[in-house]
Amino acid sequence: MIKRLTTCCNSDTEHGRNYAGQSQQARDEQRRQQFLQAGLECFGRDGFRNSTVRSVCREAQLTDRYFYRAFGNLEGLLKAVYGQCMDDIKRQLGLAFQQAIPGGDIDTLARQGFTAFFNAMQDTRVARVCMLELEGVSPECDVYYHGYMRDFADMVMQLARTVHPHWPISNEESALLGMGFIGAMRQVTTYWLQQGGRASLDTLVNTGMRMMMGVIRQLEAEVKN
Amino acid sequence: MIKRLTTCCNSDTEHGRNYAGQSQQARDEQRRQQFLQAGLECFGRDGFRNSTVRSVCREAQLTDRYFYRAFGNLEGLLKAVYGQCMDDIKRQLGLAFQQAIPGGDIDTLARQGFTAFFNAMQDTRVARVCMLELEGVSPECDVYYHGYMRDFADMVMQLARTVHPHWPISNEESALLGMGFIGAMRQVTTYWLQQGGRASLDTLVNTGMRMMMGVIRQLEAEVKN
DNA sequence: TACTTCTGACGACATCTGTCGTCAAATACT
DNA sequence: AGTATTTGACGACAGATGTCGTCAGAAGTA
Repeated sequence: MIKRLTTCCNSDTEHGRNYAGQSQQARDEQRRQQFLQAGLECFGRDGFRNSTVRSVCREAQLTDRYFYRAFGNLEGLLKAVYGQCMDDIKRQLGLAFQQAIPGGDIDTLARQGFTAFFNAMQDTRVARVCMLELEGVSPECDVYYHGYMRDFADMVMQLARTVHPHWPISNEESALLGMGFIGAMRQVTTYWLQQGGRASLDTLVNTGMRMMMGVIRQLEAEVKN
Repeated sequence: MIKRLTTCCNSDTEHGRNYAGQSQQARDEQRRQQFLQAGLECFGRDGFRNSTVRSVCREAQLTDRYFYRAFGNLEGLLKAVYGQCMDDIKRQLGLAFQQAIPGGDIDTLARQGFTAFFNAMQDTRVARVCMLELEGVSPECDVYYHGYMRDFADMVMQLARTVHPHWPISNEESALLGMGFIGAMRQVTTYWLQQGGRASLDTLVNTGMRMMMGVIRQLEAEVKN
């Protein structure tokens, strides 16, 4: 006699009974979080290229079956981990800015932003994943990466624009300048990582401030001429 | 009867007879150049991670035996290609600076430097290898990479120092600032690459100039206070 | 011409990795 | 209690890759 087909084939948003006191969704989410955590650990410690599905699963203490269900492949997990870290940084930057909007000058505003940023970078796993691991993995990753970079560049230029709303600069040049700025922070961070975290948080923030205020001074000078 | 041992076991600086009208050294050098060229082609087109010993050898139209003799492994070739490209850029920057030393102001000096740099980047293979491919491959590559970065950062800060020889800034902070600067150029270049080379050379140079002059203005302001 | 060295093509081997299937035990449902 | 689902461990398989050895033919040398 032929067994009847199982009623539950795909595990997307399908129902699924409870197990170990948790719903299907809750278990899926739990595992997803375990993988994200393990991904941050592996990618941040060994790098994406030295990580494997097996190593991530070992770290997550889960079987590869769930891995493939949840992320498809390593690249999927990498993007997910990166996105989570970057969104977190974005949120913290937003908080830092919001906290100082009323009447604060650009100087303290920027300083708070840099402090938030370099604070997030103190977790070297996050720093490595956000600054180093995504670029060059694949064209899709590059697009994903540059999307975030663009967001941050826009954020910076918007901040600069609060000083003088009408900079004499085209959108293209503004984007490039913002990009350059983000790249500067990236390089400072990776250098700091490479040196084993020798420089202090203050020094890093100061470097960021110098570049930020420098750009603003430059644009101010261009307005005057 | 046992054959006598070959007199030529290692191929370092050992003798070797002529072949096809060329000395041993000349043939070795010729092959080395073919591999360097092929490496630039493969790494610059497909990226290091998508290149293999086989693909490089196919591109070079040489057998893997010579590859292993000359470079040991792919990473060896990558470093060699990177070093060659970076040395070339260094040389061109040196020329650009030398050409304008007598009495020229910092503005034109910097502009010439940026023009030389972004001109070199017009070859997207060079741009990709120099900006993207080395970082994160291995700890040794990272050290190699940061050595060059440090050189460039020093070069920039030395240039900035010609405006005012005594900046009130520590060596550590100077290094970080220079690094940030280099990172800015890196990010601008990779963004430009990602966009398919949309922005013009002028726009790129202008962005570099803005950042450079900005930093100088900032340091000037710090001196005055 | 006979012998040695150099060259290029080719295959062999081990390893790593992604990916999937199987199976028994744990858990839930009826 | 008996059946169905979920879970985790494990092995299998194919493909890619680094690496090395062999072998026949080309090029030089005595």
